[in-house]
Amino acid sequence: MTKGTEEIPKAYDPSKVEGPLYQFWLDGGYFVPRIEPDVQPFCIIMPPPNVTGELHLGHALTATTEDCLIRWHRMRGDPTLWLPGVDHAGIATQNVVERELASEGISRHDLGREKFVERVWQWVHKYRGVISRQHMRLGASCDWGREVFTMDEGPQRAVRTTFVNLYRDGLIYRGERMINWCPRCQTALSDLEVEHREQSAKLWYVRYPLLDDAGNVTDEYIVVATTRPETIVADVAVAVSPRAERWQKIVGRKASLPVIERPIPIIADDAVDPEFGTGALKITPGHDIVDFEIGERHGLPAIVAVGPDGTMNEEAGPYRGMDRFQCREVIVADLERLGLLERTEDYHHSIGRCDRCDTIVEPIVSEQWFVRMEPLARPAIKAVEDGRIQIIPRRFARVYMNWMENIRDWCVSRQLWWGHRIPVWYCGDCGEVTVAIDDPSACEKCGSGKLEQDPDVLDTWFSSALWPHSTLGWPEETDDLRYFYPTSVLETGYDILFFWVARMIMTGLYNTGEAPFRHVYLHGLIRDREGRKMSKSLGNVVDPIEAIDRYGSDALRFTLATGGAPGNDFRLTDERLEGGRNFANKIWNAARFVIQSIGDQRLQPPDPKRRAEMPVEDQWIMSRLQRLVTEVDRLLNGFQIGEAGHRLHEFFWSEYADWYIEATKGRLRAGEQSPLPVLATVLDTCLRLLHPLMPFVTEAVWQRLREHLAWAEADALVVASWPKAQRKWTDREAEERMAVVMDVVRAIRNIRADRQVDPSRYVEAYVAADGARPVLEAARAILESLARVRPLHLITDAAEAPKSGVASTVLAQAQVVMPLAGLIDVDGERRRLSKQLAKAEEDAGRIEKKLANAAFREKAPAAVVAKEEERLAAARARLEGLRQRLAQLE
RNA sequence: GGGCGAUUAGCUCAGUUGGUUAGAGCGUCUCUCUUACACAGAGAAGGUCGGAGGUUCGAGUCCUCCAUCGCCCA
Repeated sequence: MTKGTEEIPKAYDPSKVEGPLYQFWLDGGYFVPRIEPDVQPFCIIMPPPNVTGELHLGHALTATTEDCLIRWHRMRGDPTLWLPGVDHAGIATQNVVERELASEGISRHDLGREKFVERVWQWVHKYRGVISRQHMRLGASCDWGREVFTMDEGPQRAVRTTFVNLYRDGLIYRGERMINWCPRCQTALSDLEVEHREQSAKLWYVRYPLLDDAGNVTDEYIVVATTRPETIVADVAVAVSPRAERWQKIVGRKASLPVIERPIPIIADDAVDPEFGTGALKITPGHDIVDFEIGERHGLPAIVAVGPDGTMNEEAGPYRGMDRFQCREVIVADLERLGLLERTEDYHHSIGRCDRCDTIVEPIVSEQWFVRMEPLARPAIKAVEDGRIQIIPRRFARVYMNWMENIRDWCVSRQLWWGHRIPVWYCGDCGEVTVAIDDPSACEKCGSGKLEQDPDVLDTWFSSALWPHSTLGWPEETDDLRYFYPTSVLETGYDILFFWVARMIMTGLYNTGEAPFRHVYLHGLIRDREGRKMSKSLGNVVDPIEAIDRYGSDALRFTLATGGAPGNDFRLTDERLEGGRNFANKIWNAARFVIQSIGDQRLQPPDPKRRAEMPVEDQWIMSRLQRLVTEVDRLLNGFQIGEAGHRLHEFFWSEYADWYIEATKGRLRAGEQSPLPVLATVLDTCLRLLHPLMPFVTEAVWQRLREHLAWAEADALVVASWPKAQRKWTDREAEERMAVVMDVVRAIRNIRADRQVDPSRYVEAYVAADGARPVLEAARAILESLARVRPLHLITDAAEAPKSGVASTVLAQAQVVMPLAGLIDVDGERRRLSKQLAKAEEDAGRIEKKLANAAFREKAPAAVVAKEEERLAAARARLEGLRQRLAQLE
């Protein structure tokens, strides 16, 4: 054993390799792009994870996919920038810090706004590095020097600039609208932040007594069905469908609001579904979007009876101060006591909950800031329609269009303290509203200094929407912005297509006039073994860092990248991670063998001009390698990263390791040096191709390999050049010849296993072939070593082989006959040959039928027909041989 | 209510312009510690591609309908 081998451990240990290698890359400055004005750069802006969070598997998939694209382009020689970032995550971060305060027994109100925000900043500084460190464990090759936080000065300015521009263009307005209110977070939410869930509930049928002309209660009543009796206190009317005959005569009269005893009108409106409940609807414009619209049509007031914390306010009269759900129970009891509850039904309906804290959202009318979306959506639709932006997988383009075409105004104000403060000031003297990028010192109109800034902050996604250009310096005309914008690819999970991707396209176009990226690549969600979404409450979350500790970063990356198809969800299990780890170990060990075999030589690449002199296995693997390079390129160009990974796995393991390396062992043992350039070239090329997916193990191995390669052009694999397919090595005939050799080896191995021949024992074999005989003759050495046969008799006619006490297999191009002394088993032999015969007959029959079809010959492409004819010939040759053998057995 | 996806080997999933005998990983069975690797090697078993029609010389792949499950939007 050479000295070299002793230095290479027998098993790949990622924990020893990954940390130092990442530092090596950082020290080399390999992740920092050089700006070459005449060269088209490749750029990805990373989706910014939440500053107080930890990386989950979704982030790990994002990082893996993006790093793969980034490393690939870097190796191709493109100026490549992967820009990392962190999000301030308004509600989530505020919640975390408030929870910490609560454990100290104080609330944010005890601290006051300024002190509280300071406290959040402390928290941010403490945890901001966690995410970056975790990304480094994943091998993420981003340019850390350009990292941006959404609350940095640059993005702050971008947010204000955008707000002011939108305001001046009339695309941002303040108004009283129906919004979603979370009583726990005590802020308004956008429609997207509300999660609707089916839930079983009750439908209460309540009698509203009718009043006579003098305003006195009569015996008559109208019955209204409601799921929310607590909102009765805020009712302003009863509406019936104009199509419901039975109610027409009471339209225009008044009813007495139960419990509250306020007179309310009975109106007719088309929005009322005559089929629902009794066909009559209580109208509560303050707490229901449909009712709000009906109320507007009829000039009715909107009463809000639920306060910001979910308790009933003074509008609720006797119920004031009660929690909204407690109020529901009490009011139902009261209605029952008053004889106004007609009946109760079980009912299923969908209820909105805050996607941050799961609290049931209260729809209330409130004054908030809104972005007018329709004018922004139009160019965004066009950008996808005309292909300036391509969404992958394509089906999501329709989802995008559907949402864009039915877009609604975006409520952007949040009643939080942590976030981008709305750049609007109100004058204490004249009431003028000043909207400005820089803090104003005096009122624009009256010059008063009594200015009060709007207390609200913006939705976190408002700053995220500017991310591709704000991170590059916008609104400043920076070098980065000029060079890297528009970016190349935006990669993220399909679950934030509307939240983030769609809005980035809209604001990108609005602010810069250009679509922010050319491709949108959406990946699926990672689920647990049972297919459930991973969540903290289920306790089924796999921590990527823990997975790296157990299996290695490359194992996790390979598993994530090859686990499923683009845009599809997939299930992660330990078994799959083991598969990734095993592959890394396979690469390590194959390399270990090659490096050991090279010794201290420095190799020149194999010369394609001397291809004809090379053994068939060398020609074969070099040809297969070119095919692999072409395929991987094609797949990566089509964002088929997982499929590229599968091909690489398949080639490396099943062709290079299982066949080629095994085939070279005989020559190497005999002291021949000729396989070394090929072994090294294939290994080198595979390491390059695999590097984007598995950066650590490939770099670790390459660092040991490069000193032996005369052609190694770089200090590190991370910046080594991406392989190009070399046509000169493509050799279809060599591939076919090797296929025959492999078939013969498999046939012999099959017989050996079938007859339980000791695997280490050499046995005698006859291989009869006519046309393929020279091929087999040339491959005699590898036939002997791979199949463990000796002596090997290569003959032309199977009749020359022994006839009794043999086991045999008939291939299209060769027959294998093995004398197995002491293992005579005529019945067994008849069985195996009959089985082969049945199969060959089936094959031949099917192809004959196909070729007998005139329509097939006429309409199928000539190449397809020729191929079928070839196959038929092969099947017939096999049939012929099998019949002869069977006849001899009789 | 509208839209999308899934349904392929025991399990998890690939299968992108329709064209060999439908593949992989894991698992199962048999054998082997043969000096790169037992995180391995060799061999084997295992599928009427959810169902029914249709288009086509040819369908896992395209069209229609149906079933089951899941997701998104309203």
